[in-house]
Amino acid sequence: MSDHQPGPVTLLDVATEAGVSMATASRAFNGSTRKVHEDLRLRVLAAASKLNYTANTQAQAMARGRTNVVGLVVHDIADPYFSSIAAGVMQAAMEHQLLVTVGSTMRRPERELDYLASLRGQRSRAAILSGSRVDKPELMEALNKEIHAFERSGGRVVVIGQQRLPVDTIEIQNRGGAKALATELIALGYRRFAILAGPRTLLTARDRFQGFQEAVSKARLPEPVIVNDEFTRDGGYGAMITVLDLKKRVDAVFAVNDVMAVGAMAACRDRGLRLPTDMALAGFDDIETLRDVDPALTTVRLPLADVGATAVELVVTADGPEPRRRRIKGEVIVRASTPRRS
Amino acid sequence: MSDHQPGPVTLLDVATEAGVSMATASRAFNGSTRKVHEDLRLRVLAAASKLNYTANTQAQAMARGRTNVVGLVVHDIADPYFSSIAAGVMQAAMEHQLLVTVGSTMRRPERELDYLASLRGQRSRAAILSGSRVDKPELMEALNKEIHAFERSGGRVVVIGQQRLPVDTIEIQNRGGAKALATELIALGYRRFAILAGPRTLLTARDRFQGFQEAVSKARLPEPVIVNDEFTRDGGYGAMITVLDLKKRVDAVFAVNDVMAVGAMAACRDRGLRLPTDMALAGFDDIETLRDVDPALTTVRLPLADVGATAVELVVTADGPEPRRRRIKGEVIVRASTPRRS
DNA sequence: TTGTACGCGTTATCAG
DNA sequence: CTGATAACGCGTACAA
Repeated sequence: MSDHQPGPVTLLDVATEAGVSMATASRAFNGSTRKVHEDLRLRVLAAASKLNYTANTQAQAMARGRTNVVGLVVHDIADPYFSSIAAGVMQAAMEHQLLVTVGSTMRRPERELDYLASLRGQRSRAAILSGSRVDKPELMEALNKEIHAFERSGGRVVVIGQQRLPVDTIEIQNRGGAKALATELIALGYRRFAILAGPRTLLTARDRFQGFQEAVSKARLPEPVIVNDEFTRDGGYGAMITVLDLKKRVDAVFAVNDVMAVGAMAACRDRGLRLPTDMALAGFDDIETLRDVDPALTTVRLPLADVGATAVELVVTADGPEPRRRRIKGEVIVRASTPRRS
Repeated sequence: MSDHQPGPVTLLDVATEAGVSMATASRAFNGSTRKVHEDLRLRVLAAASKLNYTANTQAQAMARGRTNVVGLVVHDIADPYFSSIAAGVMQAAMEHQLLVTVGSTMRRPERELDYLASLRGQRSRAAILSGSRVDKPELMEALNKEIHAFERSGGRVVVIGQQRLPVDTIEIQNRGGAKALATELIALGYRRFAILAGPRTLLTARDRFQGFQEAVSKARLPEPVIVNDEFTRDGGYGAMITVLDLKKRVDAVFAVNDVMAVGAMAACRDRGLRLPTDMALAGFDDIETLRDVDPALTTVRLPLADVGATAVELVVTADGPEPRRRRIKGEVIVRASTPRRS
């Protein structure tokens, strides 16, 4: 290895080593095939491999005017819902030679704006916003403006969640899934429900809550007990405690996601309730890591890795400016946590 | 808003709008304070905000010769072990104005090399390798070479796992933790163990396995039953089934991580065993999402978010070429899955 | 087919 | 303190 020079190996080094011009060296890598003589091409490739050359992505990006970076923005990467989506995104990105940068907003929706600006600074090819929208007009307006700026700088935006913005959207059928789940629980014989709803403003939580309630109303059953809390394990725990403290009669509890459901399970156990005998419980998402809790959780399965992959697919197939839409359905999975009621 | 021009807003646009030179505009943003008159500075800032300007990171990187991107390479972002570390990395990165790009190797160690090359292409400020090392000399050699190239291009490498390479390392005390866990289990009255070991070549798995076994040997107890399998939930399930099929007497099972332990729990249930009555079970990591399984899992707690944060700290405090070392201790947490044996 | 030279958006150097 | 202008590494019209 002749690594006399300090610093990174550049295209010029490779060209010199191969005895050709930079242009030829450049073409050898990404030229529209057989535009460069095979022997020269091989010489360049050999030189590159000898020097262990890797093109400077930044410089390529500048010269080309675009990158292969896609930014993924999540609320919390440690939450299995988002890490599952992220896994799908990364898998698909790999197949398309794209790089993924991940930003975690720590559940502060306003930080999404900062990330988007940062992605714009990187001239990212696309931004995938996987966190649920929040129902705050001023935030939506700011986001809309930033999305506009992002697109103007040449990037594409994909939103996972609700169709509230004029961009490519992957619509997760939260409302429909929750409705189907409620219908199923009713068929199993449950009548008196409690809903551990997430934060009031989080659309995903709200859609699930409303879908569930809709089915309950339609069946002319008693109004469910509703408790709002964080969209996390601790939120589920707290909400469940609140429900129990109300001392109302409840047959079954619907937590608007699995993570909350697991928190609710812990709360029940801490209060001496046996599951599913004393209380039935259902969640939403079918998080893989949580499939082994006991009793196994009835839930609505979402193909989260596919959601991520679909987002990337939208990115790479983007052409016109018209927003496209993909629908993701949930599938009700009945397990031991909601046995048929005798 | 006067957005007549198509395409991204550049520094020149801002400078023109503010009626100053590019140099001044540039300095207004990152000049070493009060080098530029306050009124001019304000004019520039106002113009920037009016045009919604965001500096092109790629161009900055080229001009400066370095970036604020740190690359994080994980085996599988959907695995809570890695997503917890990732969360720590992102949190700390945010505080230091760093961007994080994440690559998932899908548990194929050789893909680490590709990612490292890709990060070198990006001229990343640093690469954090969070996957455990694998005991394969040819891979280690290739990795060593790539790390060398990466450092030569100006980047810093931090490895989370074992001190096997001449780079900054966060050493997780797998061996010591497992040993302490075994000691604790022995004190609780367990005598006949099975170890659900991970893949033979994965150092993290091996260290935990060996640490546990060491304590058992030292106590002159019967040789544990050992089954190697994948480092995943399904691996734990399969290994547990194998153990049960051996029909040997076993009091307690040590799965080398929590995810495997949960798989083992499922296997026990499927075979009609009650936990912890018929079988005691312990894991490693203390994954947050799994803290609510029933019976609660005895394990070794690792401060995974801190691990990620420490990695970033090593990145930002890097100066000399001497590799530094940080030690992370595990803390044995005894829970219901391993009750005192009567 | 190959080489020359310019441009991408910023920072940094050097005059004014 | 401010303004030209030369890098930075690469892609690509354009010329040879």
